[in-house]
Amino acid sequence: MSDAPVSAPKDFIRELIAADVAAQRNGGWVITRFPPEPNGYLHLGHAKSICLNFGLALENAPHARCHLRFDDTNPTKEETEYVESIKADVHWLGFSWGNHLYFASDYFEKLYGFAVQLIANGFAYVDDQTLEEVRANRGTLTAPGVSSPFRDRSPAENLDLFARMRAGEFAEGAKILRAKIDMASPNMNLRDPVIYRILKAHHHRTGDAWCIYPMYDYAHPLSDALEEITHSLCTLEFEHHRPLYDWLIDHVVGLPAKPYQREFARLNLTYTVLSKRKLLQLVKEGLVAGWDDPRMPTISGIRRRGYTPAAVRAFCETVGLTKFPSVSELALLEHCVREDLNKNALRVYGVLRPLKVVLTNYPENQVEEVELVNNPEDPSAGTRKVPLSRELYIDAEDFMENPVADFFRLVPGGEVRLKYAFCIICQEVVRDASGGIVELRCTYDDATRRGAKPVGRPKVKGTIHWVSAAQALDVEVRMYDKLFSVAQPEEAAGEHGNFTDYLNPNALEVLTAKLEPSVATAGPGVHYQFERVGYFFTDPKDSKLGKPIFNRTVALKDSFPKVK
RNA sequence: UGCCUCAUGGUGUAACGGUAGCACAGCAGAUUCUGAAUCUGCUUGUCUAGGUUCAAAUCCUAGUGAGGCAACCA
Repeated sequence: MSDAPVSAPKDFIRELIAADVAAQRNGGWVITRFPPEPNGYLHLGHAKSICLNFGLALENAPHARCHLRFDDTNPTKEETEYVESIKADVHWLGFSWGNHLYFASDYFEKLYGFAVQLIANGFAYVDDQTLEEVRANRGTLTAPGVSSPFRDRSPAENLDLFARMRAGEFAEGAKILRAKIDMASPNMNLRDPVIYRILKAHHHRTGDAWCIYPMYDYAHPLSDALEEITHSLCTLEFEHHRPLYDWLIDHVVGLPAKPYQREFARLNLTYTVLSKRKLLQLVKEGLVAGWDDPRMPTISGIRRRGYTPAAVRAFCETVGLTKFPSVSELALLEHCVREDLNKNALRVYGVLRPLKVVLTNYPENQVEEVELVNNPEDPSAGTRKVPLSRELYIDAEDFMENPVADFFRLVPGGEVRLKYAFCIICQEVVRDASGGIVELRCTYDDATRRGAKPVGRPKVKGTIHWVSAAQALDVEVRMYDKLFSVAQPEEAAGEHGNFTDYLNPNALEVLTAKLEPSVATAGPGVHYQFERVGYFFTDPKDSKLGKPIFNRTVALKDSFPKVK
């Protein structure tokens, strides 16, 4: 009996697991697995599964662990390159599989043995029907299937045929091994599912050792059992595979464990797509710059954009886990990113669209140093010195010649504060021949330093950032925005349309910004907040030492309604 | 015209027969040397119809809607 407060499980799966632990099922152990097929890059949808499976292991320590298992049963699609990227992505998210790294291909021999056992016990048979015949005889959603003429072959004949399949005597497609279950089942997965097929393909790990390969439905439950997985968690589309999962666990003799499968809804996110096929299409058609394009919802993409592992984990936790196919808002993810970065990112001044300001009453050749706070959320981050002189840049957005209502930045004749410097008053707007504004001539008030309020003039409502012109760095800034311009591109496209029609043409804008000189030494992969603008990340791939390139991770929230 | 699963504010979730709560978004206000952050307040919800019960988001029945299922993919 414990008087410790009972922390309520957060979702139906954790509830189930807590009950299993309480009942000492599996000796109170919780062993989960994350089982990607190494045929592509991981995305945010996978992150949800990773956070669940590895999170469960952490929550139930010390009697818990999570395996990383590559489900590499289809050699025609899998590559070592993907194995490496998947490992890197899981690590980046902050999880570790310890020494529990597995490959389904490591079990090929055992899996073959189990198949022999099933055949010997009359639970599987070799079928000579063609692919088309198998398909036709499976029946439809409303009509039962028709038994194969080869369904009643003797175990002895099946054993011989299966051995010869392995030996490579038959051509691809000539024969398959099927589980003998129920051709009339309302569940199509139980109509004698194929469990082995002939594939004369080179496997990324087993090479040419095999020419028959197990199907997912067969390999998965048995791999789970071999690893003594207790809870096999997957997405909803595998719900109908559960009876087959259970059938195999029940019919194969000698398994070291009896795992069970539960299903949860996959992640959907607004303004993006989360399907390997569609992401692949974007890459192949050159609509993005690659799998790690910062616009992509891939783990490698968001990492490069500057999203943080902590933010992704927090997001996965708040979306929760249910069986309802919900669509989460990008805004929630962005909130999680800002929340993390606000606490940790160093502040820096950056002017995206420079507008020159000349302080007419500031000494011609003087350069002073102003002390700026590195992170108001974290005093230990200290301060830095930034130069200030007669010629400055401010953001063009911070000046309006004909201001809209409630605009409280710089206007002709108006006054704003240059943050941590002093207040300036706009005296004159200088134009070029075509009427474009090229420069603002302003005066500054020395008495307004250190936050002192102007005397004898109205209260200054605006505070803006700035950089000293002579010392400013010209830096490439990649302004990333949402990938699609509609919340649900797949739905917008409907059955016949093309989701790529809804790509956001403004998802990337490249600018040359003026940044304070302190960022000259910024290495690749560092987070910053450009004050009043947004969070930025030095591109880990294209940044050179001394020549950083910044990716906009996410803009700051902006409650000023912009008129564009 | 089959089977399986699901249905709580705009969005995501909690409530396990007994006060519909939280977060995001939105809207106000306070505060602010970031129109950020922070703080306060507000708006908005149990798919429908029956039933069981003193009492239903919760249990039952039917309907409606959504997702999934007919690869030798995973």
